[in-house]
Amino acid sequence: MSDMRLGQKFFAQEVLTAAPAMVGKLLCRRFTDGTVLRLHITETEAYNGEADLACHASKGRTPRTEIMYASGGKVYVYLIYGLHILLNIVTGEQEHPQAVLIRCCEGYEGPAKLTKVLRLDCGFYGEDLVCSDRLWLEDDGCLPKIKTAPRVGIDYAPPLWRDKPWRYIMIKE
DNA sequence: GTAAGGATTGGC
DNA sequence: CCAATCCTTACT
Repeated sequence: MSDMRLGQKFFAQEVLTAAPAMVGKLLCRRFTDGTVLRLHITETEAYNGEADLACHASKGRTPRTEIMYASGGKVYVYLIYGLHILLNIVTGEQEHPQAVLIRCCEGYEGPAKLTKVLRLDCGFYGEDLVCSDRLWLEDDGCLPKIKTAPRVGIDYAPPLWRDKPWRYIMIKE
């Protein structure tokens, strides 16, 4: 059913709405051999604009953060610690830099483990989830209970931003 | 040009 | 606890 696929309207939501809404959705990846992997997203984090000092966009518009200024639905991937690729999904309207970090999926705890399994690399920077044939989101009707927590790995940010409850975790039943 | 540091992970 | 490993950003 193609109408399970999430479209522009979903990604155009503000990040504080989109990040919890992505928990429970299916992250879908079609590999070059044609096989498709579908994983329920179990944990996300919101990075919210230039004012958010934990968000990469707080450094302003740079070659790396440029994609966050695009309209929602684009992929923001980057190399961290020279070792790991992390997957983010841009949300909101154009010129409103924000993104959702996909931290965990069912069976894959950890943002770098996830991108390894999905075989995502820097070539996915800017990928459009609305029309891509190798990466997209689907809604299978799953409506999980969610709890919030502070974001991980941002000790460099001042408390005002470090302590924001912008991490969204699926509650296991 | 140079330097510092990171939205992590796995091993000791 | 700490190393791995390299790109991005800031500053000279």
